[in-house]
Amino acid sequence: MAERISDAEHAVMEVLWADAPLTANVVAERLSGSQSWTLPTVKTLLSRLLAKGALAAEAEGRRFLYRPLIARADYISGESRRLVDRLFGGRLSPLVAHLAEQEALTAQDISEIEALLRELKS
Amino acid sequence: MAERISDAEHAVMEVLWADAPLTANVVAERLSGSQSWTLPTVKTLLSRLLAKGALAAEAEGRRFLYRPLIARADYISGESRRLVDRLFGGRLSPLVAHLAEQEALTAQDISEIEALLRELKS
DNA sequence: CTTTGATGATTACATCTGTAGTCGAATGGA
DNA sequence: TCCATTCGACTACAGATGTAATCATCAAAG
Repeated sequence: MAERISDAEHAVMEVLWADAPLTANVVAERLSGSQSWTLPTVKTLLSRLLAKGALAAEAEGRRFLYRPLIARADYISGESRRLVDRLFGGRLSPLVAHLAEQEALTAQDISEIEALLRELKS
Repeated sequence: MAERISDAEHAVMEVLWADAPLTANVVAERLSGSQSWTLPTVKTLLSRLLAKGALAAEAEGRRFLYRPLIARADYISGESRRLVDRLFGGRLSPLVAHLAEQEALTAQDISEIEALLRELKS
């Protein structure tokens, strides 16, 4: 069962979704831009993700190479669905409506989405 | 500062957004459909929400009447934004694109969103 | 007036999460 | 060959969270 991935763990996943496999060190390096975590912290997160079955580790000599076991698209789907279910009764349009009301949509967003929808119908 | 509302707390908020003010008992009753929480549990959640400033309580004789202090729309905005920021770099169109790929959009969703966007442009 | 039931407050406790230190083993360089 | 460095494993710990029991008190019923 895919246990939930926490926010901190998600940051680690993003690094590995962008490029894998990587060693713990490299993951920590890549994270140093956005987070100020020490190496031990990153290693803890990697271990937890391993325990949750979100990552696989393959020994490369002395260290491990980590790679994602779950696809980013699946994670994103799960999270999106969770939010839409929880807040909008499972319907997407209220989300769009809501963000629109908050003026969170740029003209470019609107065009892009319209284009997407046009494609969907064809 | 609006501290984060947990999932369990959110369920309580939904009850009070639907109808307020209510006593702890009534809140627990309304929740009994979706959750199987004991009355003490619901009271704990109410206390925490009170401590977080998400609710106000006004004494009515022996008990309290709870009412939301934060608007549902604000909560929804915060959560939506958090998700879109975290997973889609703050852009809505990738979310729509993603859901589209997953075929998570019904024909009705599409029509509704198109209508919304048309209105936004006018 | 006294007992009982309702009510909020306090306390409890396991798990998860964020963040990190410590330790033993392996390894590469001197 | 021996030591310093590097790793992963294990341990730590406070705060949040889910879930609930207990306690003191007040009010209603008898």
